Amino acid sequence: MPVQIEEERAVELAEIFRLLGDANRLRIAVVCLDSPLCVGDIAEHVGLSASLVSHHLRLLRAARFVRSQKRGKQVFYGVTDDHVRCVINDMVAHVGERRSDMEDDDDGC
Amino acid sequence: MPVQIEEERAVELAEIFRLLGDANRLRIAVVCLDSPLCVGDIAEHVGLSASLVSHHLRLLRAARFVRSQKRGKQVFYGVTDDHVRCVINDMVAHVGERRSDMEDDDDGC
DNA sequence: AGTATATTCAAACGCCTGTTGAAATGTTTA
DNA sequence: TAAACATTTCAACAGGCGTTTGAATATACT
Repeated sequence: MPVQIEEERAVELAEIFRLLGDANRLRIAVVCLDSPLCVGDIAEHVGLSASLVSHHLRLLRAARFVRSQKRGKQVFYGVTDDHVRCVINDMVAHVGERRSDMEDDDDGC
Repeated sequence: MPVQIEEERAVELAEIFRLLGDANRLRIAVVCLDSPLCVGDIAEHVGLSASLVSHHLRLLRAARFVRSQKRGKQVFYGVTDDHVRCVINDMVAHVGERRSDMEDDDDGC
């Protein structure tokens, strides 16, 4: 009997994966990985308008990928928990795995 | 200086995340997590047509999320590497983290 | 041949999502 | 108070995409 997840939870999970399915949003998340940055700096790093970055950050924050801290005029965004780090790192590792096993064996079912 | 990833790699990563951003496709991936299943069984478990499941499986296979093994009439699909497992597990853990830290501190920027 | 399983193909269907730019909010400084 | 800076919100545009379906095809068993 294979691992099952409820339809409801699948939808919830998928929504979060989809959130990282946009290149700009992913880059925004990545630049916040180690130390929090303010919106302006993030915008500069990823080459997008502050407005757009703010918009994406709201989505990321809603999914608790990032957390905001107000400091005077600026708002700093940083990655919340280590699971997010792991997810991104594991996915990087997955993509990095090339040409190590490109042929399918025919047994072992 | 924050962690940067090249635009190109960001696009590549985002595409893969987006792949798991569909509830049906995610459930298909999940049921293949521990032991390989044939298309018919997968279709039955997730409640979709074999045609649709096959279509999704092709996408998952293209991203090397799953690997196929032919066995007579049937084709078995199983999750390829452990990174995929980790990604999903970490994401589950992330979503599962509720009400443990809901308040934002104001220092540490 | 006939049955079962999986894949492909074309088409349809619906609906979203990222992006922009201007205006508004809030905060600091002069 | 007024001006300057940083961020957020809002409305609207643009452009396409992505899943799903069903029939047809292919491959392998009996």
